[in-house]
Amino acid sequence: MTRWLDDGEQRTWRAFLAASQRIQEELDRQLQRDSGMPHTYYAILVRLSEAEKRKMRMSELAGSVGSSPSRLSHAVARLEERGWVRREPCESDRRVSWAVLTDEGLAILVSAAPGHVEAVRRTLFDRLGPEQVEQLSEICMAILKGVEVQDPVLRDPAS
Amino acid sequence: MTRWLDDGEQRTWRAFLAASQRIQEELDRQLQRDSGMPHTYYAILVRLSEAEKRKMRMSELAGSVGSSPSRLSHAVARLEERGWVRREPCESDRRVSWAVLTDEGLAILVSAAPGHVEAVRRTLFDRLGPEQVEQLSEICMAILKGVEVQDPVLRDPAS
DNA sequence: ATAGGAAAGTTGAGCTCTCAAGTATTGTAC
DNA sequence: GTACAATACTTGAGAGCTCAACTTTCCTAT
Repeated sequence: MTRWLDDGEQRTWRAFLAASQRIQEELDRQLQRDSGMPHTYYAILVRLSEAEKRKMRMSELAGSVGSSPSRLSHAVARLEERGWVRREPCESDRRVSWAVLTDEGLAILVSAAPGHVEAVRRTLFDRLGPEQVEQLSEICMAILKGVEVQDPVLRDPAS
Repeated sequence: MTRWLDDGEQRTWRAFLAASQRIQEELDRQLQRDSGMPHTYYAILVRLSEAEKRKMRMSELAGSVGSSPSRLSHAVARLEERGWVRREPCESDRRVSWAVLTDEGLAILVSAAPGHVEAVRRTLFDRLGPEQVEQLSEICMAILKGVEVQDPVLRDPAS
């Protein structure tokens, strides 16, 4: 027998959908308008910029941004066309390829970041109190528990 | 000067992104696999099923599911092809068209709902305590404050 | 009455995402 | 050492989404 959602759960669920949808769209729109890229591309550039020597294996990178191998491959192909990322073969294992953030890619990221952070503050943090931020963090970590998330920022001790 | 995110905010932000992304994808995959439709189509069918006489104006429906007019128009065109929704002209205002949920559409919705609710429980509610559900609700309402949300479920008094 | 603008929808092109299938390389078992 | 499977990644087709442009109908001000 299906355990349907009660009224409170229904409200919470729809509020969650609407809120996350709104934030996604707002960020996508802002980045597309101001920097000409979707949020997923921005995330790729960010991860690369944080990596050792600004390079990561495709599979690593995919895990880190939570993308399928296919999606990442397509995305990196586009980023490569723009000259923001470059692919390099791996010597030790010829199956893997490195994605390397170029100087141009880094420059774009640097120019895009302030507006993006501003949008994140405006749509999320400015609307919440400190205790709500803490609660949201724990809620999201609970949602992610047991799911393999490769983002190093989410994997360290200090819960 | 840009106010960058501190470590805690950074963690919260990435956790939020990963969590909402995971839930979106899980639901989309489940619905696509089990019922052959994306989550956005499901949401449309739900709103129509709740409406008076199972019909809504396109603009109403768009506001209710948080979609652009364009997206909704495309989506309803696909739903019409499948016979799940039908368009009817409006007598009193010939600019508007009604989207009407057909019997077939309702049947599909009824068959899809249990699996969908199950997925919602599995990915969200089963992972949170009751107080976290309450917190999440308030957080999402705060994020949505000042944003025009047309979902009637989110617009009644009991905050 | 009528012109100008607003509102409701639609359409098409370009882009991203998904899914399934495919290639190439590496690891493993006998 | 040679099949067989697993891994890493790519590719192509189909589908949905976005954005800008467009049509039609209604409203409003003069």
